[in-house]
Amino acid sequence: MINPVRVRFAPSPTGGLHLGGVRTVLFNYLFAKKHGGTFVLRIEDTDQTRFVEGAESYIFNCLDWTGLTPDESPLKPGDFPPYRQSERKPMYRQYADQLIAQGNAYYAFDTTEELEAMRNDLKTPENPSPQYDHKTRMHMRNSLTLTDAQVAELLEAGTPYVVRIKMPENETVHFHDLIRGDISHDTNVVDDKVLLKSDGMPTYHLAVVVDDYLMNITHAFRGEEWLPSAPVHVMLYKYLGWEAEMPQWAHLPLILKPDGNGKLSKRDGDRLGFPVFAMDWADPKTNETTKGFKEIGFLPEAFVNMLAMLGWSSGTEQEIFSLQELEQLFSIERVNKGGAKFDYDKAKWFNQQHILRADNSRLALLVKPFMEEAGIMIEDLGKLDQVVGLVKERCHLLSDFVQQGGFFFKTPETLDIEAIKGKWNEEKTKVMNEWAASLDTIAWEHDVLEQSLTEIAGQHGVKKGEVMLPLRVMLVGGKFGPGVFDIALSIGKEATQERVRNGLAQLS
RNA sequence: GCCGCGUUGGUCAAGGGGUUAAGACGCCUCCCUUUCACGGAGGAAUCACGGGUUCGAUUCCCGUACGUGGUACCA
Repeated sequence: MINPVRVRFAPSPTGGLHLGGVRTVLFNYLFAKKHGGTFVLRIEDTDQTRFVEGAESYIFNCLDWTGLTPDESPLKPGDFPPYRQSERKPMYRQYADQLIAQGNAYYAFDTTEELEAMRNDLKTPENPSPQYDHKTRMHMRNSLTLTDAQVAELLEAGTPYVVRIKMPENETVHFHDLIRGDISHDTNVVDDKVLLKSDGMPTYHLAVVVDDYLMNITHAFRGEEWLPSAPVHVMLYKYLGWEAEMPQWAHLPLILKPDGNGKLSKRDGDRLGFPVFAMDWADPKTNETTKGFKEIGFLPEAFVNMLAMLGWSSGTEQEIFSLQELEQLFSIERVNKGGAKFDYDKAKWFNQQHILRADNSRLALLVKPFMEEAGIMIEDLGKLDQVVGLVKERCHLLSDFVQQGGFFFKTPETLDIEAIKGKWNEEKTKVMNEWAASLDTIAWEHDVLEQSLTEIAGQHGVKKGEVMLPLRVMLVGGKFGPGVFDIALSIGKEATQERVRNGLAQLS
């Protein structure tokens, strides 16, 4: 292979890692694996005003959890270091200079106030957001309107400036998108984007092009929100003479809110009651923690599977995939063009499917902390293994095991007495008492326990079915759970007798 | 406003000139189960609209509508 595949995920470390971000990681990762390529993680931290403590290591943690580990990253540099744009700062200037020298970019000295004034003055109902473009640039303070001497003087005096790209007029920029096909833009409607900020840092536009080129990136996948600025990037490749090395683009569809419209945001999760971030994110500024998929009880393989199916499909009826299967089957061409609304119910279904398939002993290890957080201490992991096997089909989240399996370890704190109270009577009390007592003399086996209950009930003119539900409620607390006698067997004779006694006490 | 991108059941989606338009989630009914769930059998529910092209459009083309994104010295 002449050009080994190299893809990158380039997040800016400013907060929690969003669902959509993880999906972008996934598609990059899968594409790399599918083609025997390299997956690079590059940190886009050019905006120093948005620096957030801990955000970068948080991203690494999320990637670790999902198993979508980069081949090259700031933690594991490859042949193209550094992997943080802030550390690459010195590399960008020469390209900005080259563009200026070629007449494809220019210095702009306009202050924030002047820019605001321009936008305000030119604002009309028909044009609510005027751009810094071919129509306005000749009215601004820049090296296009100033004489060389003036520019030199300003530069000499240390006047703050930015470098802007000079978009050509009356051209159509075409490029091919792996998902959408041919895309074209009229250069007249794209503005003169800032390339180099006044602090000397590049903007995303310059940095992404320079870094992708320098890091030999062959395929660039990113969210659809980048489509409108793609012509800037294409022009940059052209001006810098790197057209032949330009990566192939793929703009991924957005993940939208389940209700209403718009792209899914953290706020929607709070509002609708589901996570949006991969893992818990503790904002160091507000001290607020936002729940993540991991902490709410998702298995990483389910999270990844669910994300893969949000915007991609194999074309077959299979929906449950392992990462390894996805690595084999993924193709960028089968990614949908349209945005997909996030469906939390379906997400939970994916998790349930993976819980069903997961190994009980692994599950037990993962469930243990949820139990302990709920005050149910687990000393016997082997028992938890068994319990997990018994109740896994009724759990959508790892946290569901607390409710579904907690009673195996701890006497229920409250019983759903209401469910049985109405039909309760003296005979049933006798049945339950006698059955509990019989436990001391009979064999501790499922069928024996059941037979004993049937017989004792019969002696009092009660049908077994009439006491099954009450027995269940006494043992587990409510109308749920596996077979009652399996539960009795698991919790043991003493606990069974005690819970029956306790239940009876609440009924009298 | 302008520009880009999109549009198959409530949601995720397969399909793509001639089909009874898959499947999944959710919902409903029934079976299994003296609980809940799993499992099984059914059910309701879809090609945004208008023009072309064509013998024939859900599929191709053009409009319209709607949605969505962008329009920052944020990414």
